[in-house]
Order: sequence, then structure tokens, then C-alpha cells
Amino acid sequence: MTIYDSVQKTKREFIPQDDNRVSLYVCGPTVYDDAHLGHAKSALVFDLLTRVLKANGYDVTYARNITDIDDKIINKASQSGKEIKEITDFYTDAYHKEMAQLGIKRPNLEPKATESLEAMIELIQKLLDSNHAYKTDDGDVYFDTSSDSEYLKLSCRVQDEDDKKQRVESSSQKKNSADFALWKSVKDGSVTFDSPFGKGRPGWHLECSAMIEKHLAHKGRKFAVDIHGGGADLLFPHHENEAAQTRCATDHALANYWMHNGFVNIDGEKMSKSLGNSFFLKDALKVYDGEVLRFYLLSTHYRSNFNFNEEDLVASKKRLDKVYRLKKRLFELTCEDAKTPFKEELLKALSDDLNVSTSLALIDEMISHANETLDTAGKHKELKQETLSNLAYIEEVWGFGAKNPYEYFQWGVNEETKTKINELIKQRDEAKKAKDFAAADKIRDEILFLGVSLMDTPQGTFWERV
RNA sequence: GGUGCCAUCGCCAAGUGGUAAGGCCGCAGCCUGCAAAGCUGCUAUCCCCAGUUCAAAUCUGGGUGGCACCUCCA
Repeated sequence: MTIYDSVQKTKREFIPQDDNRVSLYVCGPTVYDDAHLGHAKSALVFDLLTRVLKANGYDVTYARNITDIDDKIINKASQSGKEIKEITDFYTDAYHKEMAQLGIKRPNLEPKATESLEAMIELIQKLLDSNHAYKTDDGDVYFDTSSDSEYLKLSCRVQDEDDKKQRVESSSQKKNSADFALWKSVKDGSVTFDSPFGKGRPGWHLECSAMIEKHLAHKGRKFAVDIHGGGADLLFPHHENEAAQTRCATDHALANYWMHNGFVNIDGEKMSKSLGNSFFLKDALKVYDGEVLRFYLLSTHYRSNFNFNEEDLVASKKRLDKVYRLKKRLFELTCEDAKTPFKEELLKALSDDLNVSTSLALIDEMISHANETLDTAGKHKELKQETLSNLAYIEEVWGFGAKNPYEYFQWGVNEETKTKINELIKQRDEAKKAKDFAAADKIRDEILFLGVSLMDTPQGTFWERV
């Protein structure tokens, strides 16, 4: 398997440190608001990665944190008059439910910041003891970036000297402008946690380093984790700072491979609060099947920026439809597991830094070939078995195609309408029997008006939501 | 201003030296009472210029045009 390492900026053969055991850490959400499509993209990418790693025989331990200590959460609490925990529990729960609708499996570990304070304090203490951190008169603790010769190497950045001076003057407590807070003291009596450095709260960057050290780190190895992932924007400063902390406080580097997923834009514009164009997952899920969103959001390479628009989503859905139509043709047959060339090819494509395009092209070709053979006369028992087995493999590795195909095509249609459609289909069947095609076509138009298209087959008339 | 990324058919999108995958849309046909679905066929020489090479979308240089990060952000 190969992975593009976004720090070395090159594709590398993936070799875990510890036999076939893989540790993967991904920066998760700060639970103060609803998840948007960007959160979905990130969670999807690493869900796919986990599935591909497992399909390659690796034993994967996947951790994704929940940031439940943060100024934005605290602000929201004070504005709304709610308790912190009420807010974080609500959004954590919503996050899980929405991601589940996208077919995203829960990671093995989901450490919360509030449950990792000891590990954070321990890490700060180590940094203070080794002179990589210092306290200010205000009671804050900062990481001393000048103490780390490797600082900024991860994100390949160059410190601008003029800029450096200016910023230090404006915040005199810091030794260097790039220094970041490990512990912020809180004096106004709002939300605080106790520590040997006084009351306060931890810095954001610290959380991930501490949680990795506590839950995931390979002790005594060169790297704490095999793969560290997150959104492209996190490379600097978040991952740079994380890596610095771990490097200076422990005997290993943070990660061997770094993976950063591209951004989701909406109709060509960056999602942002100020533009008011954040597309929340909960809203998208009202209009589209979660599985369609999964397919669409994963249909382009994870490192490219993704431009979400309805037209492309519709085109993407049509592609997924084909998987389900084939499944429909083989409905009621049971599947025996078998090794097929298709599976090998599919996995090979995905194992090349998640080459989803090639993988999807293989799926299209497999479907086309199966349909072609099924169209020609004959029983094709072997082909049917092989195809079913291939479809099951797609479900396992890609995470789509698991639904009942009839239900898939009728997604979002309420029971009342379903009854009405079935009634109209009966009427049309009678008209067809009587060779009254004008009446039958009129009924079909009526059904089409309900947003449903009909398909007459030897097994009867079926319908799909358009 | 600094750093980095990208530019392939109407749209989405693979392909990093050997002569352009796949999907959507469109057109023609088979099938169908007619459709839908499915199948078959057709549809690009890869932003521009120069260079390296037997050979370049793919490498080098220059240009043009996008984008991202540098501040909380997936």
C-alpha cells in the first residue's frame, strides 16, 4: 500500500512500525456546533482509509478525538446559559448520529479532552522540566518554539523576522511570536480546571499530543503513531505544534505518515461563518440519502479540494443507482464468498493512496459486464455468484450498496404516497391488460408527477423515485 | 508580501516518459405497446510558448490563469 505523505510531499510505501498493527490518529471535531460537509469529508476519508487498511490485512487501531474543552464551547455556554456538558453532549451525539448515516464506522477510540486532563498536565510538566516551556506572570504556560530546532520543519515554513518582532512587542508575555499556549490561566471564575500551574484550561494543540501519548503511542518506538490525519488547514499551526510538543516531551516523533484531506467548497466558495454558506450535514441529510452523500463526497481524490454542487451530486447518484440496479437484478439470491480478479483490482486501486477514481471505474466496468451477460440468455449461475460476491466486497471496502435495493430507490417517499403509487400501478396494469395504452400512459404521467418513474419488467412493474 | 498546490472532453474526474480510464449530459441503434432500466456504437491530444528525449498530458525553463495556508477552522 502507498500513502502520500503530506509532510515529505511524496508517495511512500506504507510500512507500519509494529508488524501488521497500524495506529491511526485523526483530529476530530470541536463539539460546539453542527457538523458541516467538511467534517463529513474528513470523517469519510479516514473511514475509507481504515477499511482499505483492514482489507489489506492490517490490524488497525483508529482514534479520533472529541474536543470538548474550547473557548468557542465556553462562549456558547455563557451566551445560551447552558452547561458546558449539555452543549458538548448534544453536539457529540449529533455528530455520531449524522456520521452513522453516512455509513462511517465508529473509531476504536474516541478520547475526550475532559477525560485526558491528567495526560495533558503531565505533558506540560515534562516540557517545563526540560525547558521547552515557560510560565508567564499571568499564569499562562507557553511552549518555547525557539527551544526546538525542528520547529516549522513539518509545515516547511520560514519565520519572517520583521513579523516576529512586531508580534512579540504586542504581546510582551511571550518570548517568541510563534510560541503557543499550553495552559491558559483563567481568573474570572468561569470554566476552569485545576493544575499545578494554577486554575485554567489547556491549549488546543496540547490535547492531541496528550491523548495520543495516553491512548495510542507505541512506547519506545521512533514514532508515536503510524499515521496522523486531519484537514489540510490543520498542518499549520495545529499539527506543527502537536509534533513539536511530542518531540520535545517524549522520546519519539509524533507520526511516521501524515495525511491531509482537501476542503469542501460550496458552489465554488469556501464555507465560512462570515459568508453564511456553511452547509450543515443535518440539512443535507434531510434532502439526500446519507449513502448518496457518502458516495458523492468520496468520489474524488481525498487530497483535492471538493466543490459541492447539486448538479454533480445528481450525476454521482446516478452512478450509485447502477450498483443498486444490478443488486436488484440479483435480489433474493444468496452470496458465497469467493476470490475474484475484480476484488484484487479494486483493492489494488484503493491501496494506491486511495485512488477512488480508478476504483470506481473498475466498479462501473464490473457492473456493465455483469449486466451485459445477464441480458443475454442463460442462467449464468457462476456469474451471478461472482457478482454478488463482488457487490458484497464493495459494501465492505467502500461502504456503500448495503441497503435493500428497493428501499434505496424509494428513499424519502412517505407511506401515504407509496400506497397511492401502488394503487395507481394497479390501475395502470388493468389498463395495460385491456390494451388501453392511452389510459395507461396517462396514469404513468400522473405517477411521474409524483416524482416517480416506472419500469415494466417480466417480474412486474417497479418504481423508483426520480 | 512569504510558502505551497493546481490547470486533461459541455460538466465531474483518473492517468507522472511509450502514444488519453471511468461517470454524467448528448447523438444513433437494440430491447419495449410506448417508455424506463439495461446493452451496443459515436464524442478530447491534455492552458500557452520554448527546451530535453527515439518518444511528453506526464520532465525542465518561462508565461498566463485558478486555489490554499500564513489567525479559530475538517
